Amino acid sequence: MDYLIYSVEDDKNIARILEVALKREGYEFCHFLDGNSFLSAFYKRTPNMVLLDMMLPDIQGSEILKTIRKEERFDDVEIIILSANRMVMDKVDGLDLGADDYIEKPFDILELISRINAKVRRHIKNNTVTYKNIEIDFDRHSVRKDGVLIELTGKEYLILSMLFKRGEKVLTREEIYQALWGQSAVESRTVDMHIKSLRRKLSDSKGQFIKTVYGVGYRLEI
Amino acid sequence: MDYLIYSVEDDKNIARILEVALKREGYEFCHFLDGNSFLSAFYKRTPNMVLLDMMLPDIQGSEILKTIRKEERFDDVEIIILSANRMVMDKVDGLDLGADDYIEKPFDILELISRINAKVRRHIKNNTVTYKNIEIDFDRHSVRKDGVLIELTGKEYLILSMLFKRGEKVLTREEIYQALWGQSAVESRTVDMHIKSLRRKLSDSKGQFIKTVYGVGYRLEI
DNA sequence: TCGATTTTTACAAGTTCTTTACATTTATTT
DNA sequence: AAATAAATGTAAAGAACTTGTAAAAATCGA
Repeated sequence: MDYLIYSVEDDKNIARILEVALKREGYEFCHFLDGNSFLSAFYKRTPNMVLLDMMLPDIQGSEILKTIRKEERFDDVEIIILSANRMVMDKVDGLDLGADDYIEKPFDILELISRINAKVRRHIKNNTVTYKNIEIDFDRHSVRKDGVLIELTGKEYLILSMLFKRGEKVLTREEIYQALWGQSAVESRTVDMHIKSLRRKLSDSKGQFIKTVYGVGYRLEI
Repeated sequence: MDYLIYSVEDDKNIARILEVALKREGYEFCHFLDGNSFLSAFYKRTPNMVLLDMMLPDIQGSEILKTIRKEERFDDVEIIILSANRMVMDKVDGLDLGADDYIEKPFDILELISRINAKVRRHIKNNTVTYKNIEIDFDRHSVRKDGVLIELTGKEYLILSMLFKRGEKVLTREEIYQALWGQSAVESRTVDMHIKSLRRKLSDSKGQFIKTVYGVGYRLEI
């Protein structure tokens, strides 16, 4: 299914219940006992969903929420707050801070699963293409390398998506110019610039993924 | 589109879902409720892709897989295993036996479609011509000898593609000059140079593949 | 307006193409 | 068959062209 869920939760029993239930549903799941180990993993490999306890030993859950939501590239990560604290304040605050849902402890595991499934169904609109370890999602306009979100600018995304749609076949400079500016501009080095940025962001400095076809254009190498 | 997909699946509901979704995508689709009726159809009209359930009423899915993969002429048929059985064994075995992908039930139909689309994009025969053990791919601007990629420069590629289009018939120097520079340049040794490079890159130093027709031009030797 | 993005500039680096000069092969003439 | 002429093969050099790159300038969008 290829859907990764992290939980941050200092109660090992709850973590265990989540693990069993979510893995049975076919999700990839990892739990973390504190905020710091979670954040470190989060930056290494960004999950699709986070189940976030607000009461953690080291960092406030709301701080984690703020940290994630500060960066636009993480907009697609669903964050669900799990909290024992019944104060309405918390709920409102959490949603204000950018959480996508709020579930009160103690929760019914079946209900939790069904709410998660519902979200995933809505969330997976899988209009994606993957080459090597790089995935482009045409719906979200997002790109991941090894599961980690890569932030691209508009033009970079457009060129990369053209390349992905074309695959191994050559995409000529002329076609890129036509698509981006509706005309040819043979003298300009703009496309090269964007290709360079793409290669840098995708750690492809030698052009092993985005191949140059001398005198013609570019193509992907599988 | 001209892409034929078979499924072997004893669950009529799943078969129905597949049928609706795949036909909407423009694929030609047939489903079979058991292994024997599938195999019989398979030999009558071989499909491009097979969606194979491992748990069938009559034959084991793995047997079907082995049967198909035994024959080299079916190498191009993509086989995707659909299985409810989560045992890793199954997955590893299936891929070992020559399946191209493995999708677990219950699967998300949208995800399945997107994975099929991705495979089809990559699989659909390219715009290629083959002589002897050399294949030219007009879309990629690439050439393979015994399946190994040969890097050609622009002019080399142009001349070789002219030769491939002409086949055994002679391609005159005059024609090459006309095509490459729009004029004749009888004094120049440039074409000879490119022919030499081509022969070197194609390991054809004696000109057994690209024959010289003295006083006229060049032609391919089948 | 400010910050981010895009484009231009100017040069560097890299690749391909052409020429040159001579060698070799093939055809023609004697 | 030998000599000659014509066509093609070949290696090397550098000319011509294409692409890479960093930084500055212009433009765009919130």
